[in-house]
Amino acid sequence: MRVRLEDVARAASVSPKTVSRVLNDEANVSDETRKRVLAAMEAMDYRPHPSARSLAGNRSFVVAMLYDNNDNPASTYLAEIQDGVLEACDAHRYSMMVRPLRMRSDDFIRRLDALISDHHPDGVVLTPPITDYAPLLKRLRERNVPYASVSPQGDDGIGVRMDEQAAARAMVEHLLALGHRRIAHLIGIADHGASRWRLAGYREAMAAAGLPEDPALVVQGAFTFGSGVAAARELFALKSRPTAVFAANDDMATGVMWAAGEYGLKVPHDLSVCGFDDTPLARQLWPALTTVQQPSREMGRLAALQLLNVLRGRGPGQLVQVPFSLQVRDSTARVP
Amino acid sequence: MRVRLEDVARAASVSPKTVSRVLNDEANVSDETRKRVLAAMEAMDYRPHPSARSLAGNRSFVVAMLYDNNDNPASTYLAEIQDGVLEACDAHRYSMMVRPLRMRSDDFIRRLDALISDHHPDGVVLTPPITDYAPLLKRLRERNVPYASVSPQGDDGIGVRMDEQAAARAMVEHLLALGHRRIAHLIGIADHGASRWRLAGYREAMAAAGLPEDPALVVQGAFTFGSGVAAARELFALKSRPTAVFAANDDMATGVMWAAGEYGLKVPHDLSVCGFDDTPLARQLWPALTTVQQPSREMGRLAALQLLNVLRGRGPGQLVQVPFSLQVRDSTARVP
DNA sequence: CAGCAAATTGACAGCGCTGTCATACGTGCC
DNA sequence: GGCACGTATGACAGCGCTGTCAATTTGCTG
Repeated sequence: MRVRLEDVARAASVSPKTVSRVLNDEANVSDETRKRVLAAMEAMDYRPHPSARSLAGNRSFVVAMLYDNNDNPASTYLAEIQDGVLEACDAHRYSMMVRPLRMRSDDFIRRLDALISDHHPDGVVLTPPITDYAPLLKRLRERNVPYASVSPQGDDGIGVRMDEQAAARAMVEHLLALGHRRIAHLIGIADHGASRWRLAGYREAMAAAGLPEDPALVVQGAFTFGSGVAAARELFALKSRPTAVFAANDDMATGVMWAAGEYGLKVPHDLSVCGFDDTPLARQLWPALTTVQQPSREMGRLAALQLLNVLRGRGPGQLVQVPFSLQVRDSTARVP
Repeated sequence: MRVRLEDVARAASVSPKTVSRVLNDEANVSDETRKRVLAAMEAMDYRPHPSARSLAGNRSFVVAMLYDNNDNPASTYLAEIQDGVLEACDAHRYSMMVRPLRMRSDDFIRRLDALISDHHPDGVVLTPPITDYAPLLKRLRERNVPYASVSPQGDDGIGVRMDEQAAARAMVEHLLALGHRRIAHLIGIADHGASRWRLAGYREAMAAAGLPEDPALVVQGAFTFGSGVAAARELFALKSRPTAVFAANDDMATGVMWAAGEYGLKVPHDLSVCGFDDTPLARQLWPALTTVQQPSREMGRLAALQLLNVLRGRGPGQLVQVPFSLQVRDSTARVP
């Protein structure tokens, strides 16, 4: 039969309430007692019943990860974040629930409400692009559900962030150092923070190098392979082609490389290409893609950790920053 | 404040137990009463408290989806299955929990036990390749946890399956119809059902066409882009190159197309390439990839549905089959 | 060593639901 | 009419834990 808290209590010769206190890491338990209780738990392989804890304690020990499965960049990105969130939840014996939500749909809030009413998550983790969806944030605050974000645009919440603008700037500086001057940029989906920051970094680096922006070299994309191909075709049709293309993510960069092949341009000899994200694909490409590594898994983990700190009453939680790292590989070279 | 079952009971002038019966779709409730209760629930926007239901009813209303995040084919494949499972669970007000598990690790069973003891899932959905991991299945049966599988190799369980062998055969027959005779095959990870079935379909089609198998044309891969590139290089180095390559999945097929570019081979003019899975990438490639569409999302949904049928006492559940469909696109053409 | 605050522990009710069993009410049969 | 039986409903306890508050012990002060 299942071992219950009561059984542990008997074994440790304490009251059930004391075992509960130990289980929940509460104060005012003597070291001696705590040790004894922990030993008994260990010995009996005690597993608290999550439903009973939820019911009595009025908390669910559930963290929901919200994402937009409609227009999302790379799904491997989300999968990695999910993995990280899961790891953090596991470490603190919370369980994770994933909830796809469509930002564009008009019943977004209704679905959010249903999620809250049906599952009572103790908190939620938000992933781009819904990290910045105002009605969502508003409703979460109204319903008093704590949240942490991965790569939010605002500065007020808690969660995790990477300095994408600095990373983009570093990427472009790398191209500049290779002698490139006509450097194109493919923008991602317009209102995503990722697109803004990466564009800003590109501009910053170009301006710092004293290069005026050539509007023809800055092309709108949509984070997809296809949009990368399309944008590249536009660029290659230009009278004066760029010698390097910095795409706002790896999928588009891959598209650029394809289009280059189509045009008989050898990468990196005739054209340098670089991306952002360091998806698994980037390493597998030939030539391997120069890109920015974004530690998605770790970011998911850290965001969840901040949330858990709040949920477990360990202070307010912060907006932590993770470092980026340039992965210089074979797709960028000195200007011909 | 929260609306409780008791409140609904009062509103409908029945006992709490009767409301419970209606909630759980039990028999022996008169139509008249049932209608009245449902109306009250609706009017009050009643949401049963999952923890209370779990605790009292000794079931969790949780379905866990198990997957191997170690050597998995395309992660978008898993994400799609997850989406389908989630949809089915939602439809029946179950919640879904995802659990990565490493088949190769020696604490696999311990982790499985922990999952069961900690979260008490009512049932689990298994995804390839752990669908066929005997110790897992054994333990699940021992602990009396129902499960349904996506693409299991065995015939005894419940879940969903596609006739991958027939699909592979159809794919190769398509190449044969285009006049190809030297058709290569890239095999996926050895013990995966997917690899076996696709290879078997290839052999079946070749044999039916009276073509003896040329061992040099059947190359081991690992479902990855990189392994596709490597295998293709081997093939292209052959004195007598294949005119078509059937890769066991799209990632490897993409690798083949890259390698083709490297060797100056135009696809499909000089080489036909086809894959399996119809990943999003396949459509975006240029030329777009001929492949087999596997309705992963739907398969996830159906597998979960079979499991839910069992959990909800709706009979035994079956191994249902979904149809495949050949997506003939631009990467295959008549033999030169 | 009394006297008091702080630290530690426990008794008990109750979270919101369902299982079990009892009860009430027809219905059909001899 | 009396009885057995099936259907519909309800009373009640209890699932395994935690919140509240009271009781007890400890440590310190003058």
